[in-house]
Amino acid sequence: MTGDFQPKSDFLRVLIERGFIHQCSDFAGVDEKALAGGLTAYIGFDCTATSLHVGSMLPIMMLRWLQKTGGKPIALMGGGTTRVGDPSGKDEARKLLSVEQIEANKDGIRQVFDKFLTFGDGPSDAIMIDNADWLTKLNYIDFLRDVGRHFSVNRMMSMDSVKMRLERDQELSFIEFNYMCLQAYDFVEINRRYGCTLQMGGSDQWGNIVTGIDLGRRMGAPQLYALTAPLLTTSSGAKMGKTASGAVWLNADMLSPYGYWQFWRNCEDGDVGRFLKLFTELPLDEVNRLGGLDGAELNEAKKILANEATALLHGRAAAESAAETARKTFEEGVLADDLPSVALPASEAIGMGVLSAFVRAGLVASTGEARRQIKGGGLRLNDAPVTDEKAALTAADFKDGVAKLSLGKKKHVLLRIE
RNA sequence: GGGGGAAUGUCCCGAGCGGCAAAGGGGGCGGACUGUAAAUCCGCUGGCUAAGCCUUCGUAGGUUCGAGUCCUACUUCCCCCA
Repeated sequence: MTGDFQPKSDFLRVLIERGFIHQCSDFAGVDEKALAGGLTAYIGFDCTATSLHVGSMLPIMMLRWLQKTGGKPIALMGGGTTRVGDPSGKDEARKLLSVEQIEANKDGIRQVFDKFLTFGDGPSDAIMIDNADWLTKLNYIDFLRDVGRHFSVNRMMSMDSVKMRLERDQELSFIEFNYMCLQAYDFVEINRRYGCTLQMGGSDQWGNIVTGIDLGRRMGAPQLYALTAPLLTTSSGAKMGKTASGAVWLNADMLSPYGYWQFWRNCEDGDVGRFLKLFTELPLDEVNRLGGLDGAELNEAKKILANEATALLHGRAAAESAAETARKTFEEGVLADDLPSVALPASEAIGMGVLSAFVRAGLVASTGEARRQIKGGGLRLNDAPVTDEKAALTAADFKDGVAKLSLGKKKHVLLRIE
């Protein structure tokens, strides 16, 4: 943790105050670099899915603060390392992804960064790089001679990610064992190419990052530094990022701004203050005031959290629209126009059985599930509980061509006649 | 190379004398209570044209009226010996 360290640089001060820091290899060293100006830092992002999810917001915000405090952020796409697969925190070997899949994922992930960082050629402009650029060109024998000889297997065996696998008698394949070597090499290579001296990441990356620092020292690079963020869990201990409909994706085509807004709005009471610090840029005294609210008043703070977090990712307009949709839906009980919707031709919609209607709306996965939800009182059509599973939609159910289907109290989908 | 063990509901863990849509738990979803929170309690958690039908226990065959359960081969994983 941060101990009694008193930072002089804006960069470290902000990160410490807002709770971004779990471990740092050398606070004074990083502070000095940041103070001198021109601190360049990078964070690597795996390309294992077509979109990042909320879990990645923490590192992204760190890059953003770095830029705001005068540093130069580098977003590293793991186009090369994803082909190998990071065993950290995994108790089972990850399936290898195809190269095409990785490239497609990379394209999806890229989109997000424009919203948080300013890219360009200036001294504190962000850049995006891909480690496939150098990793895929490595020659095995050269790599072993130039880089591999600096790695101590003895040390690697003592790292948590490796030790865990060994202790549990779970296989750790050679390719995975190499992951940390590649990530370590990345750090040295990025330092050589861009003068980057700091690598940041989640706390599970500590071992990999420190291995890079070590390699840098042995290969004659300047002093490198590590800075990690805490692993985010909700106050009841659950891993963050999962919700009703799966992961909380950052790309709008995978989770609507409204859905993203709802995610923050529904967070647990105990998380509000912490999340405001991490995921919004509200001044700290404001955050402290909001986080200190009691009971039902805290709901106002949750709305602000949702507004601010959504505005950062999807823009102010989308955030306001989501807030308005939520207000109409939950506070007025009025039908809000831009709830998620599904369009159907009239011929199909009128006379459609309720069961299939809910399946079409995507609220349930099968008619069987729809039947069960009806038994449990979980389905509503235009806010009236559905009781008869044989009922069919009639023209009267579509006011102005729109019928509102709900699952539970929170999930609503509009069925539109096109 | 030799010997021994394992694979179960496509979220996970995990029971299962030849009659099984298959115990139990976690997770998830829904209901009640609330504040769109947490905690608690209750229900649900293979598919369908649904009192019926269909598909499921690593893969492929076999024995049997009947196989998750027995036999054979194969695949993958683990353990012990070399």
